[in-house]
Amino acid sequence: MERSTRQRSAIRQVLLDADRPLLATEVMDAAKLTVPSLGLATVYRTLKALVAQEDLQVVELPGENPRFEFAHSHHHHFSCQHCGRVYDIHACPGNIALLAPPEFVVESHELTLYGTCADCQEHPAAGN
Amino acid sequence: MERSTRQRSAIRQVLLDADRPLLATEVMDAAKLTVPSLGLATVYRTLKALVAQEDLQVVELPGENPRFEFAHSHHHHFSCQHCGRVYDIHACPGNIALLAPPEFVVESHELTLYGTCADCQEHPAAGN
DNA sequence: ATAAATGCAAAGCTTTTGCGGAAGT
DNA sequence: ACTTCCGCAAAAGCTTTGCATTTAT
Repeated sequence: MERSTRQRSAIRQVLLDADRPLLATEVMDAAKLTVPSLGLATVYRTLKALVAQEDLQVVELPGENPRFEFAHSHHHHFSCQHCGRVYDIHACPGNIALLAPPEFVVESHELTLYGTCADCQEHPAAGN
Repeated sequence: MERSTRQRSAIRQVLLDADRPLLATEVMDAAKLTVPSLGLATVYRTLKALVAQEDLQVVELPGENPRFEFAHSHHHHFSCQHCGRVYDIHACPGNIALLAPPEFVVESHELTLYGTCADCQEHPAAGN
């Protein structure tokens, strides 16, 4: 990640504009609007590099492909079972470490909520 | 899943004997001790069927292949960053639904702790 | 005897890698 | 100019699927 290229700027910008974690293909599609020639390999290479330097965070949900978002203050995720979107939850139960047996050292944790988002609550037929 | 076969019994038994979620390949290796001719496709087909009928639960951790365990009372997981083992945690913070915005309906949740297990605490050089 | 289940090998998908050409510094 | 980076296409790794054979009922 030594040089600044149109591809990298586009990929960064897509992720900065999003308020939720994106799939590699979502990043690809959005960034292609800016750089039509963009290849999927470049997207993956860039995402990997951004994760390596801890700019990006990976969000993995069961049965789904990994999503990516810019690392920001500690937060969790809400996955809507109707529209498939994943939202950030800016809250944390805290005291999580107490759940593990006393001999276990807890360094971090991850929490995912599943349910129906506000949108799908209002428009039951939409999304998906 | 209409018939009882040696392969299915072996696979079931392996998962019943384990006290932690297992990778498909771990199931394969262990079940092969009982049914040497066992093929990986059969393992996947059986796991899929057991998950479909909700006997098994899938445990997915970021960057790792899915693990499988018999569904039992609500619990969470602890992933040891040293030895890679995944443990069951029989505790839950509760009140999780309050973390989501009020318009969101929370139906379930999943929590994973990361850190060092008791074993790796004692034998820092082991595992991995 | 009949149909489901197995094992093998081929196909599918997402992600990674190799390489010649393009482009940033 | 010198390297890094890109895009393409091939490869890799896990999971699924097709098909002929085996096997439970």
